[in-house]
Amino acid sequence: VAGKAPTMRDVAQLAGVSIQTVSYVVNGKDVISATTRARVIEAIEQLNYRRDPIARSMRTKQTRLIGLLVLDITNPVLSVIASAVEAATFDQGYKVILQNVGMDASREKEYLIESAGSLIDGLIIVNSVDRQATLEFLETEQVTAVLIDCLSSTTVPSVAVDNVKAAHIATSHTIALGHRRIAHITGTLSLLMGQQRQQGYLQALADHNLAYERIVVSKSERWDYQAGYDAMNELLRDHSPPTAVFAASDQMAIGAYQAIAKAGLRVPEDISVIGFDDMELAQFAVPALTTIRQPFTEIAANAISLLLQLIAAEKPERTQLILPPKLIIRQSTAELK
Amino acid sequence: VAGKAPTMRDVAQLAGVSIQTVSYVVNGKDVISATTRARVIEAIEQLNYRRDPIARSMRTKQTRLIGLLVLDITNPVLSVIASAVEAATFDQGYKVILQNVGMDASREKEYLIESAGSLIDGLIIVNSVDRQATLEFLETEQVTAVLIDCLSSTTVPSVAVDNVKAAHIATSHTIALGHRRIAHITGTLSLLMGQQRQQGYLQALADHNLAYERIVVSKSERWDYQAGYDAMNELLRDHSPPTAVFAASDQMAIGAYQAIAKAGLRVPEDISVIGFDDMELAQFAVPALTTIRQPFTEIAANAISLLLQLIAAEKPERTQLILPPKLIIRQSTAELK
DNA sequence: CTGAAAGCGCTTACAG
DNA sequence: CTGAAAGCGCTTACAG
Repeated sequence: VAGKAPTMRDVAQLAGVSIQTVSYVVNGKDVISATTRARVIEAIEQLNYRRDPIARSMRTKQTRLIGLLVLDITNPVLSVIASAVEAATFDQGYKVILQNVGMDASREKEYLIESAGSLIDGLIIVNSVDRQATLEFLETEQVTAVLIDCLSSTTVPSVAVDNVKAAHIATSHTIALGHRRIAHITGTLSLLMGQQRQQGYLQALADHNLAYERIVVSKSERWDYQAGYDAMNELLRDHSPPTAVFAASDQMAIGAYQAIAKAGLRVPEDISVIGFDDMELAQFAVPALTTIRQPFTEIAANAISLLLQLIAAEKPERTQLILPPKLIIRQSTAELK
Repeated sequence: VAGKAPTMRDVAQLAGVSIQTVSYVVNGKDVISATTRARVIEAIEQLNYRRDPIARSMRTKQTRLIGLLVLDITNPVLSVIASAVEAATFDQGYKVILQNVGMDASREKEYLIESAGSLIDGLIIVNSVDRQATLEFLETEQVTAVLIDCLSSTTVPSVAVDNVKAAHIATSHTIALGHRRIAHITGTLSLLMGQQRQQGYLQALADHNLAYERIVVSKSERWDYQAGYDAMNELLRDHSPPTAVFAASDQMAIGAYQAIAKAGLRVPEDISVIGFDDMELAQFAVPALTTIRQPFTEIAANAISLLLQLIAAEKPERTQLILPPKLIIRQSTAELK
């Protein structure tokens, strides 16, 4: 970013050694005598020398750059994942290139194609607009990649929470509170996690022999406030609405709050609501939201660890990781009266 | 990311031309005859050739990489700015390296130092933990950088909303509704925007000759739900609490909602609340939040445009841009009864 | 423990 | 309109 920077040659000259001696010192190879090393370090400091990462990458064919292809960084859940990925990456001496899809399939495609180039060593994908196309591309182009939280595939490595189990736990929680008319609201099922959460919901109902089944699927890719608001309004128009609602995301749950309030009803007195994610807002909502917590930090750390193994051409013993969810009970669910 | 990739040499060989002919074609220099160009393009497609960006950067001394140093990507406001920056960058053929500080001054420092290296062409900074240190570093190291939204300085280029005016508008709105006891809650004043918003608040009170002044400053760098919740609780302990509250962020406003609800009071019947930012949640809160909208897309686009001019060594006519805020009236503010 | 040399894959004057 | 050559700043065998 600055002006003409000093090079290894300059350092070598000042220290009175050869260039590769400087290289060895910079790379911490202890093949250099202490006195020589000291001279080199002194020269480095005097010149304020910084190794050129581009030239280094040119030789090593590694950039230590990771692509982070994320559906929408403004989504509270995805931003938490992005933050955790960045932190894990930083700890390992890598940097992340932010590739924000913003729900735009053509941009996703463009980013994907670039990922096959030499700029990044590997790719983390958090959600995907066009799942099938993404998986195909990754396989044909042999891109080193790990999927997070939505895209499982038998061939591409992935890390995710156990969505089926989590949805089962959430639904069962409301059943345990005496509810029998439990609805599910979710965003588009084009995301695999949508299908999985729905499956967990249905399974819990089946396990308890409940006949009432009611699912409202929004077209939203974002699973956001608006989607939850709209879906809840649809439920409230039912002849006899549910007494509990399991939302596939916290954002949808909070959107549902508003629809319920506008209908003159209260959470949880009239309708219990349970979310999914445990985003920061959950505990500050009124009432505080009962939800399923995803282990985001663990997910990200595992994904990065997996990716770095793949980059190093190691064979990880397991490439499909499923992490456990956790039920967080707050004030938005109550016993059926 | 893939295996051994074809190089320009391979393309040249297949097309039966020299390497630099290929280079000219790839770079769209129209110095090449149509027939030759066609042959080259055919060879490129046949080999699935992609230019190596690292080798290119090595020669051109430009990486087309922008650093995005952001205080906390999980903050809803900062994630919106990050998203807008990424979009503007993408449109210009640049990519962004995500440098998430996560409120950690030592990481901020590390990232800053790396920014002085050759990996990025320029730096966008969104908030800063240690403002003084950041400004000093940028100046002594001559880093090409643009600040967003908090860090104005006479020497370093910056883009921000007019915080003083915005706070003045917000406060005046509650005054126009008849309120006389208007409090201000804010996060740490180490961020310049905190000082500016406070200034706008005080000025509005002075302009209307109101004697009541009440400011609660949280220690929080995050200006988040918790900070708003805590600050509001403090206000509610006052001998005679305010009838209106101007929060320096929407998150703090939503946090205040919870404190008000827990005290058995209602928004806006008992206390009017106005926020700052217009984050997505604002319109889905119950009640929907009156707030100040920041023109995030414009801010980001201007910042990138400014940065690219600086990278191109052009002299922008203005390097300190201040954009206008907009009052968004919803349901959280009401006339004093 | 240290030095001389090749080469990573491009771009860019310079000739022709 | 096209070709031959230098060089960006490193790393990495290979000698010594």
